[in-house]
Amino acid sequence: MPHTYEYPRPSVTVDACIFTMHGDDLAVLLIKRKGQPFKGHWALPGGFVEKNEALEKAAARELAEETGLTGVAFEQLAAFGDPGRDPRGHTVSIVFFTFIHAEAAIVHAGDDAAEAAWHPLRTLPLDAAPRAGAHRLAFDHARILTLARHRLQERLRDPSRESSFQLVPQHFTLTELQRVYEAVLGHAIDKRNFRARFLGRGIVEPVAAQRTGKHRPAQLYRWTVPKRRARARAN
Amino acid sequence: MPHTYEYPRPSVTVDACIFTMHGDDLAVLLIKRKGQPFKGHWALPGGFVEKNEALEKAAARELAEETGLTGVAFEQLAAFGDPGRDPRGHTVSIVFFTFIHAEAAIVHAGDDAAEAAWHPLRTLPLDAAPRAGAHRLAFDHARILTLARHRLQERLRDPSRESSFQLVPQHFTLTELQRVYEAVLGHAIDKRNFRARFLGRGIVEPVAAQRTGKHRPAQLYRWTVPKRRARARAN
DNA sequence: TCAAAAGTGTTGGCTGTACACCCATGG
DNA sequence: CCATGGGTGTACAGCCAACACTTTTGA
Repeated sequence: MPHTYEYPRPSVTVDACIFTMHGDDLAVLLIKRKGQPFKGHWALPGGFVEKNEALEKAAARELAEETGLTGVAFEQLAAFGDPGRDPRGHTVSIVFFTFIHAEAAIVHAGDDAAEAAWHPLRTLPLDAAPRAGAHRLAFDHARILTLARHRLQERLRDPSRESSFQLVPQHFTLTELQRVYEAVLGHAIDKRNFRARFLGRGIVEPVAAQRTGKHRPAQLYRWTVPKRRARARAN
Repeated sequence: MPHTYEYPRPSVTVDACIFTMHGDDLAVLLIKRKGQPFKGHWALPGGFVEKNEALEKAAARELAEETGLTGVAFEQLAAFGDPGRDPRGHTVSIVFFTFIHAEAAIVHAGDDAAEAAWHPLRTLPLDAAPRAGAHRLAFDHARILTLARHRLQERLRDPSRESSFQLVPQHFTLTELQRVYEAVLGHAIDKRNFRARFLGRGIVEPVAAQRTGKHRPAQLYRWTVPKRRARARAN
């Protein structure tokens, strides 16, 4: 069933950049492409926007189809539309990103993907000029991923900004939260400073439960109810 | 010359949200629409992306065609793609924004516009529910404009971030710069604090010239050469 | 001489960062 | 008893915000 327009139109696609923790590493969800172009290369989950489909819904649909992940709240990263970024022709992609905690991060390959898997960022060829012969990421997804990581870092650095990220499960220990911050920001954080920040400003509050494990049990916390911090600004 | 595709495609458009100073007000560049839909309504300059045209180039082209403004460096705001935002059918718009100083802000209506003019934001109906009968902005441009203003505010609030905005001409007085900040942020700023910030951190430096006027002459400044401030972060 | 804009310092509070030791548990 | 991770306080530096008066010029 062909569709005809008076003027040429770029294709419109969406891609999803989903981060999670993978051990102590920041990882991203990629699929192995089943078809051309870039067959066999790893790529961000994504695909074509359907008729009268909202962009974020399209991203959620493609993510579910290709990886089985559902119920994800996105933020928009940016649109990428350089001619030449897709060998099939002019394609504009709107990229969404988010972070989900590991418990929610169970995936499986869908119909359009040969494989779906989490990749620690430090194992991916994200340089501007990846070494020849290496299986680089499909399309311009290395560049997109680099930008997404920067945006994620900015969002965690700014405590006044609300985010829809699921950094941790509903109940969590402060060490777990700190691991997320360290993985995203890429450097160690002082434990006392970290805890003082979140406790002192009432961002998290303890719940009546502890996490037991091999060692000393850890207090569990949750986000403070409004989870919304106003920031006064007069000058 | 019709163009046929196997699957339906949304239209792809770009819009440009250009801010400047208008007296002591923050103003935005709008065009009065010549054709349907929203004929006679004010809208952001913009239009359809052409074959194999980069998004930012398309925005610059449409801006030049409709208002005569050229040489503008954009930042990307976001993509808007809700079905129903354009009565002609599913349309995805990628919006770019920037700020230019008043000297660069000379405009004239181009072919596709009945009129092009700067509108102080406080004169525009930007509420979610504009009063009935009022000539509201075309499409979802009121919402876009609101988001663009917030982003512009965020950018000025964060001194560690580099921007491509032309807030002031090459040489400027600190009062002129302060007027821009006050207009964008929407509140008065203390003069001593403002000057201490820019001078104390070496963001601006005096040049050997003064601006004369009706009153006491003012020292002229320019941005410090690299205009780039690193921000150390260890913890 | 007056109106209007330019210019100038100090203080307190908050936030970020550096830094070292004891505690509870399971093995 | 020891290895492992949980948990705690203080001190300095930088930035933001509050605050009032003098200077220079043209009219």
